[in-house]
Amino acid sequence: MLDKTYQPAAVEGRRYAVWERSGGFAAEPNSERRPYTIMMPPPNVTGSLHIGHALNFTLQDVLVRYQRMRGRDVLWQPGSDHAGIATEIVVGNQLTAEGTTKRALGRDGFVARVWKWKEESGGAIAHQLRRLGASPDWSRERFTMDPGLASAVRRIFVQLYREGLIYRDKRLVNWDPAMHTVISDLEVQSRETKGSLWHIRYPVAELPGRFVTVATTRPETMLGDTGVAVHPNDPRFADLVGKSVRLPLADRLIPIIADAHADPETGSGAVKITPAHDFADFEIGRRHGLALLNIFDQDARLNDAAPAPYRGLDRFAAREKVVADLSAAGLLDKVEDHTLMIPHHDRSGEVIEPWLTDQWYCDARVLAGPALAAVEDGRIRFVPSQWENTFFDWMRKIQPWCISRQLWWGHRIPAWYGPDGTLFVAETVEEAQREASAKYGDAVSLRRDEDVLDTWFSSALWPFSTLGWPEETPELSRYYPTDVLVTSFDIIFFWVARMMMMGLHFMGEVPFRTVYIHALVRDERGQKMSKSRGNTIDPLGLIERYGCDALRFTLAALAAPGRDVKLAESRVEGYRNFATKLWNAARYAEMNVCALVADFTPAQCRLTVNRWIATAASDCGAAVTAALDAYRFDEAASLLYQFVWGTFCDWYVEFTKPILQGDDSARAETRAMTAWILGRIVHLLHPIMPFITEEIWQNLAREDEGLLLTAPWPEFSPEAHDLAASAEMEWVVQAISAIRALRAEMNIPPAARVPLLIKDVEPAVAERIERHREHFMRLARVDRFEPVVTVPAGGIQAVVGGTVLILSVGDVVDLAREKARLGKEIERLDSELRKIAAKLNNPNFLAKAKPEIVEEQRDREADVSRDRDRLKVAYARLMAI
RNA sequence: GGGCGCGUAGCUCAGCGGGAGAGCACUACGUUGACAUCGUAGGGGUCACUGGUUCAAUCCCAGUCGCGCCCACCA
Repeated sequence: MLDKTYQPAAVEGRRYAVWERSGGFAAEPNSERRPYTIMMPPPNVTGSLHIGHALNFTLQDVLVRYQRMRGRDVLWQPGSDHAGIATEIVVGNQLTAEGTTKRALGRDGFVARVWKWKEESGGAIAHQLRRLGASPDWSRERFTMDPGLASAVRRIFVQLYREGLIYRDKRLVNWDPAMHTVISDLEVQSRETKGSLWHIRYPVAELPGRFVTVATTRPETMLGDTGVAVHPNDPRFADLVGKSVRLPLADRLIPIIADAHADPETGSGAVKITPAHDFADFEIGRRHGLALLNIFDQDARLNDAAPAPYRGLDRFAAREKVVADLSAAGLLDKVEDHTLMIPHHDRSGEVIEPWLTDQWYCDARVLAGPALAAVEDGRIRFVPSQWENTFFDWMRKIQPWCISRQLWWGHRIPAWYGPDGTLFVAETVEEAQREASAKYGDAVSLRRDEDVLDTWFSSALWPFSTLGWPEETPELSRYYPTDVLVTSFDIIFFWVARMMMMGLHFMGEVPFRTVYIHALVRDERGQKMSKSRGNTIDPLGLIERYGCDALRFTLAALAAPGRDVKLAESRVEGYRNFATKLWNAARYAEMNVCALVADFTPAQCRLTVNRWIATAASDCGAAVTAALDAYRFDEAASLLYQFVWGTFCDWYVEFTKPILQGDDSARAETRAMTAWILGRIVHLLHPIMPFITEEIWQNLAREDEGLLLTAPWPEFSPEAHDLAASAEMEWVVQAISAIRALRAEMNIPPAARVPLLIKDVEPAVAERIERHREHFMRLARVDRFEPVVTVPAGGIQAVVGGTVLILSVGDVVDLAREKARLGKEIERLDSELRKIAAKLNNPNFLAKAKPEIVEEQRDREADVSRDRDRLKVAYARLMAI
């Protein structure tokens, strides 16, 4: 017997354990069934489940459960990512709290510490995924630093190196002076900041008394200037090109060059060039052969290349001193307020310093070609498709990918240096040693590269490294390429594009056929959630308060394509109510002895109401199937909501209550049908609301029917379709709704019974009304039916499918109110009629509109005009009272 | 500066060339044997603005205004 109310907390843990034990989550590489694969984007080991994860994993789980029910051999590959920088920040903070530092522990000590921490808390996210009801194949859980994945990383690195697609280069990089590591362009976040524009006068060396004024937002970098650029066509500076300025404070001579980059309209028209500390200047310097003068150390403090007074100052202190000194020297022309974009490290928040270093690079341009082609020719499809443009834009101007990081936690780069600096790239130290011995003729001691790889390097291999690559495992050939990748747009470049590049290069095939991009979750006011704003929503809290199914349903219902998800808690509450409604419907069925009947099919039903609900359920199921196939989770959710609440509970259950009180074959049929419909409902709802549906199913189904988790998705057979029954019941629903509206309009007390007068009724309709007389009596509280020719005084009418229903209650009518309503209604119909008439009198319309449209408009004109005339009659009679 | 998206009921959003929709919120009434986490009904919108295309525009096109996001070396 089902409990009085649904208790999610009591059900969820128990149900999940049963599913997991059943083996229903596991992929079956040996099965005959067609595979369906989703690679779970591996969450960071540092992570705890936030609402964005909840959306992402819910959508994947909906797909996975749906496809499992459709008979596919599903592999949903779970795992987690070592997340180099994020993890170092988390563990670094712990060390700070303990009064120690990463460097104090040393490399081995620190890495051991991170592993220990990973073992202790890395499972949190997996636990939280279970709370969400996610059904991946846990037996295949992977970590991006597992031995197998690590060897795949080394294999790939070595191969790309040998192909010339990985190389070392000295370039200007984005340097985090606090963490002492390079980061990629993608990890840089520009933040709008209020700053100043300093105009500094540089004396021209050859022309005493002449100055060139340059404008800069970063005066401290002037100490690293190696040139001043002006526009070639700028008359103000024409005579200065080729001369030089004496750089103040540093007392160096630097050339004045002509370069189109200098915009005469901007600043002072002349721009200082600091090739070692600015990306644009780096390019200009390269064009003109300017010297690179690095004035910062790894902490972004001024080094020995700077004049003595500034050495050791950090960049912000140096700025103050430079400005003060320039001002004292009378060389500061003016200072303007200026808003600019300052690059920050998106993880640490530190202001990025462009810095010149040697790093490892991957030739992304070469790898991007096949990835671009795969999207262009449709082998990979983005859903929604507008993301393809974003993808194309980035891929077509892709820059070399800096893959080295000066961190300790991660895949250490498999490269060794000989005593003379010769590089040996190999998968193992032994191999490197062999190569070294071959070169040097005897054993030498090698020094391993200190750097680790960008975390995204190993993530890029995820779709095949988790399946055993480079071994030719059965899994690899069966589950690659995967079917769909579900992710949000913010990692299209970080991850999606790189998986394509690596997958195409090493597997020769796309890693996935579809990329479903879902939106970001925002708070109810549309703001991005962040800890600093304090507007984060904890999905686990919502699960505790409303149940997992309610949260999942909410997320699915909000996941419309191309739109951000604004999550209001009231929404979750509403869907919790929906779960309760479903639960009570199941209880109702149980109390009325509605049990599944073996061999029952809806086609056997004789009762119109049962034939109707079978048709409606079939339509709903077909629509839900289509919606899920199209990744329209919102549509699937809304269809189910409407069917369960609006159709099944509000109408079918109410219609059949009297039948279930009876005692004949109609009751048996209706019991069977009620149970059958409920079974259909829990099947269709299971992907979105797995827990409550399984709980209901276990109560409804026979023991041998097994878990809903692995039950077959309902097939919708056309023989269950009965359009006539459908139309008839829809008419009854409309008629009863109309009568209810009339009652309210006339202020008839709910308990009062009223006569229903029927005008202009055809025999078939009269029969129909007679067939459903009990429904009218019960649900509309009508006590008798009378055919009439004219609308009586005090009568009020509604038109349903061409039949006029009139409620007549004499003096109960609130006359004034009714007159006003009728007047308004007539006015509305009149204006509508004018619109249609204008259309129908328009020769162009008659000539150019499709015939069926014209026909439709004619019918409509007839309908509306008939309605209007009837209302007018009623109005006139009302006025006469 | 470039690109993408969005402005539809108080809120969150569907719809999209020929009749303005849902849920929530609001109002009124209701303890009918599944359900008050409920039921029945109701009010509420020149579909941002302006032009254009069309027989017909909330829907297509262009522009304007407002909002959001992404990318970018403008000192």
